[in-house]
Amino acid sequence: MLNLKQDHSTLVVLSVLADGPSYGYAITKAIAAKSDGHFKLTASGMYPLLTKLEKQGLVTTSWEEVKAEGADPDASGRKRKWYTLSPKGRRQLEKHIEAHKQMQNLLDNFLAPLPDIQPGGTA
Amino acid sequence: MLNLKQDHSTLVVLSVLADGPSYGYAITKAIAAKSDGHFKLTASGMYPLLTKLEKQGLVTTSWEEVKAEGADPDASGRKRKWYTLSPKGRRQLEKHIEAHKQMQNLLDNFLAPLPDIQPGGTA
DNA sequence: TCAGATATATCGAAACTAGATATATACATT
DNA sequence: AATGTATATATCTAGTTTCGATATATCTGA
Repeated sequence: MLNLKQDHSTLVVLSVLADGPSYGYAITKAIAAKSDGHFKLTASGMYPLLTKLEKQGLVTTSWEEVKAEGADPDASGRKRKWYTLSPKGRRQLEKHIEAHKQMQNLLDNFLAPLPDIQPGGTA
Repeated sequence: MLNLKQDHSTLVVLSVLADGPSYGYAITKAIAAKSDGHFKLTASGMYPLLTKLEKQGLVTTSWEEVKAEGADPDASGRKRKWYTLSPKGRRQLEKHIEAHKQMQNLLDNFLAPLPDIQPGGTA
């Protein structure tokens, strides 16, 4: 299980939202599913990040009430906060992807196969 | 110019040391050179990291005096602290590389091309 | 009724970041 | 001889990030 750092978290959350609006808990589940259970972004990482994305204008938000079946229509149920990727957010995602690819390319310069240690030498 | 975070710094520094022993200042220059000037790992990031690697037993160290040409052999000149990758450090580097590759593979699940926004629809 | 899942959100101690600062030697130019 | 730049190691510190723990509340199924 790999905990995601901020850069990766941002990339992954924006990517999930590019598939359509979602909400915190569902995004957490989507990330786990899409990463075969390897990525972990818990509530304490998710909600501050979503708040930050909202402040940056990368997502827009709206609250929706989750009605229980057969519940009193006037009763207040559990609430969901939906997040929708904004046009600015989509552009930002594309920038993040580009930056990520550049980082990968540069890191490749350092990941050349290690020369084997040959206890017997090359003779 | 991209500032390297700890994970990437560790990977890159161990990678440079896999090419042979080096010292802080030279590692800084090697990283800049190998990354076409894109990666920046400054002194305030480098030395605490090297100290940490030493404490973890991933590198061994030794001091060497840098003699000025024609200098008094008894005079104390500038000193260099050399870092050598230990067998444990080499194994750790290989683990880091594997982890990095796994991370890349998992992130690829989130980097599928974005569906284009088609103002005119698909018709 | 009770446990586990759903759902959002903050707290706080620890770790990390990165510019600034400190110290000192070496070298090139004027 | 003085000045500036490069070499070389290292810490300080204010700000940011991390992440397990905590808080609150609803929903679902046994």
